[in-house]
Amino acid sequence: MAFRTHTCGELRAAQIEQTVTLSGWVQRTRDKGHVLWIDLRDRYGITQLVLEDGVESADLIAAARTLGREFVVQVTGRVVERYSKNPNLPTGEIEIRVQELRTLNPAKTPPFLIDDETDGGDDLRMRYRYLDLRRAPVRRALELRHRVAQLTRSYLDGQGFLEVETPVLIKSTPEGARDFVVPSRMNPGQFYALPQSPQTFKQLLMVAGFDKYFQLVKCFRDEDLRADRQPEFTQIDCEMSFVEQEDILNTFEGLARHLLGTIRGQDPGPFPRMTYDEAMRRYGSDKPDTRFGMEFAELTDAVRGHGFAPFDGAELVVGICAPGAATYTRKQLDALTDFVKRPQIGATGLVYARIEADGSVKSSVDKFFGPELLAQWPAVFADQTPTAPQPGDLLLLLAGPAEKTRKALNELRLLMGTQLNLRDKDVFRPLWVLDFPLLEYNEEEGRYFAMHHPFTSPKPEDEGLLDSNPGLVRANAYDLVLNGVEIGGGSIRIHDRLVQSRMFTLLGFSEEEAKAQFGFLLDAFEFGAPPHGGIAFGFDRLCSLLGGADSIRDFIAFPKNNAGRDVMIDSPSPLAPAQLTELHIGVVRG
RNA sequence: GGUUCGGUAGUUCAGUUGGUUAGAAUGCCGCCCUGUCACGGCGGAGGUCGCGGGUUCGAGUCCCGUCCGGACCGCCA
Repeated sequence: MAFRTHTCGELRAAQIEQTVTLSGWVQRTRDKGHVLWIDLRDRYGITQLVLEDGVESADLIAAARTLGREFVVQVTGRVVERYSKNPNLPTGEIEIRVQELRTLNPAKTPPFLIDDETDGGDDLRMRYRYLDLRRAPVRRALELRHRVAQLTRSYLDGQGFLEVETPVLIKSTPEGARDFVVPSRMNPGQFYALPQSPQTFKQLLMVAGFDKYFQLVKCFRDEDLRADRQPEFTQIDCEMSFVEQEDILNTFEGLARHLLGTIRGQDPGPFPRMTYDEAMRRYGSDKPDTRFGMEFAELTDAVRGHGFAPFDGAELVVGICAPGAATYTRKQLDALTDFVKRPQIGATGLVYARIEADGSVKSSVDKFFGPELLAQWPAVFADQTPTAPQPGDLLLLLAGPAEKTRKALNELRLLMGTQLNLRDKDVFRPLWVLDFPLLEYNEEEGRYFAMHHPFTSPKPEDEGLLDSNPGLVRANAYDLVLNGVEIGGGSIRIHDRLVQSRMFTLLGFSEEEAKAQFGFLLDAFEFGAPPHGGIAFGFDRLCSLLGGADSIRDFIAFPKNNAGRDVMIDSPSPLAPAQLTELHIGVVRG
């Protein structure tokens, strides 16, 4: 006899009087004395079983009373209409009058509540992840992930893309994130590395003529974790040949709109675009959250020369206008000041000014700025930002070195956005950020690093600056930002051997080093490499955004914790000496 | 590498200025309950206060170290 004829989520009034068999887990039992109910759960839903004195046999009822939470049971019975229906449950019109009950496997009492609202902490949930995954919110997160993956594949397939798998055991390179490495038993003293991205392979696929490639691919970075960062993560990795930046943006804007439309039923319309410089100036961030305004206004000239030392000595005085926040109490304002003075933020102080009901301005520094001077401040905002300050608004000003102060104000802006509930998880505001700098200078190492990666092409009009002022060279590089989260990034690549060699030289590679590490790519560029470019999306992050979550962990079936550990299987773990010897690795003693 | 918060019953947490027998909720066990669905009522069991050291007449509480976990900075081409 089959384990089940139906799932626990599908029976409705239409099946009344049918005899059915269900299998699943005991969610809970409710024993009312004369009548006993059991909620039977599988991944499709919950169906109520009922056993009643004088209807079902005493033996059957006694057996049902022994069932504990999470027992796996098989039940056969008749579908009946409920006396009292439950409108909150899709199966709430019916219940099953039990005729046969079979325990397939008993269960220990689980260490935490297996319910939508669990009492389990993160560590416990991860230790018993297979129990956590029985909970509907986590299951729905993985169902969403599956759906996004299927939609991505079918959309890109429809656009003529080919999914090609690239190797996982590759070669370590010094640029970028730290590599996870794998010792080679057959090649003593030598190591594979796990890919941070399939970058060079997808470029080689372009050389091979696969002009539209994508892959849902695991990537690995041996860096510290965050709530939205795992050491192994999945990318939607894409590359196209014979394209310009505009082609890539259009193609993948299409994908993003398709996903937003299908999953969330929203079409944000054509995505706005902004250059990197503009994003930094208007938001102090290369991934601005454009769900709310509060754009930066620069007041450096307007506030200088009135005897307030922090302003007079500052390279930049920049502020935001927080709508309706004039009601903030002294305590709340002090908390904001403490926030910006935290070492991670690094501001030295915060100046605030309220716009009063009569339009006058009251500031924390009105000793230095009289009413007439203060009255000019809102005008500066009105001049520089789309929305003019209104009575009831609060101006928040930071002063200091330009770059650092913009970054600090970005943090403050995001905090205010959160506090004023302007970051609605159901609103999706995408933004293309364009024209990233090609290089950034690293003071410690005294050399330039590629901001995106060493294969990114400079903008043709900036190529002349490569020798004279490399820091000013802009790249054909772009990020897709959604609600302040970078969900994708890419570039038009270099496909000319000479340009690529020059790039390696700029990055401090000797000719020998470049050849040793990327000789295969340089060689390939000499055999007819087409112009090409691409993009990669952080798949886990994209899923968590579409699912309205802050953490990506619930969108990964078996994630790692803050320290990069899998607490369920207890990994990483030491190897036996014999295994180390076989791998030609000396035993390290603690 | 750094900052910060936390670790007390199976679980989530409270625990006052250092002071008698460490509490609540939930879960678990037992009894009761004529329609529950977070059922309800009554009762019960359940603790190496992460670990080690120190201060003290006395430490869950204070100090030092250590381990574990969360968030963040650095890092993440």
